[in-house]
Amino acid sequence: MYSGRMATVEVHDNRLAMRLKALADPARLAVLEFLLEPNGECCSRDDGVCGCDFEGLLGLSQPTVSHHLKVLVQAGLLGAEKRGRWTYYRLEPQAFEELAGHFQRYGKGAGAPAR
Amino acid sequence: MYSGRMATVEVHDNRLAMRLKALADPARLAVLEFLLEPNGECCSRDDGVCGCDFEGLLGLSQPTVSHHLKVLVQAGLLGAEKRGRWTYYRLEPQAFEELAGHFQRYGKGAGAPAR
DNA sequence: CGCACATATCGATGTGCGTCAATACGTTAC
DNA sequence: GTAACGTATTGACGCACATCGATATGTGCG
Repeated sequence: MYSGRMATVEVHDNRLAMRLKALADPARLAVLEFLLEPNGECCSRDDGVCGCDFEGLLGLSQPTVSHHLKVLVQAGLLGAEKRGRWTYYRLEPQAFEELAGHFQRYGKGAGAPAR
Repeated sequence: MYSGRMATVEVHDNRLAMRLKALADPARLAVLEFLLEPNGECCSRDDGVCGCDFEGLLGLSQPTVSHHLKVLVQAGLLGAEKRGRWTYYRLEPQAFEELAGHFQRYGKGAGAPAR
């Protein structure tokens, strides 16, 4: 949880910052978007998308794709399941609900002292 | 800009990536958090927080604080109003509602491609 | 005017990160 | 076993950016 109150910045809120950093990249955003409506062409299944499908989507090298997926998984935004020689990725809905809830705090009327 | 090749990654969400990049920094997150419950000590008013109050909060130099605020404003996350020799900052609730809505798309049952 | 103050800009510097080629690892097929 | 394939790791490179000190701009006050 983000605890708010702390003097100087420092490692205020590792979790949130880590997730936002993971999200702040066009390639990784494209991965998420694709996972919403996956049309697998390689070896994806109905309960996950295999890594190789992202290469074509992103137009990036295989190591780079692997790197991006790792970042998303470590941020808790994606789940990864290794099956045979493939790894299947899926969204972690809970993480995104947390994010949405967090941002809504800034959106409500409380947002600006203005008004 | 990235010099790297990103062929298939459409940049239709330039705006989103920019906002997320702006958010992916502990100092800037602290600014937002402070704006939710501002306890101004310098020259803040009830409808905005003056820049000088952030310096003490963040423990960063004045130029750095100014830089962070600029990034947040350019991302559309903060509004800035210059009054006299101060600049007053406030949250832009709409931007955050948009963000929350966007991430909720990933949170709904759609999270995993069915089952 | 001249001073004090809030803020913005500039130039420099160190760190972080996205990217790739090369390579290593693990699994399935022959 | 060996080959082919999907994936992960390593090392290197270059750009992006957070940060600072110095300086500039602008505003209010005496």
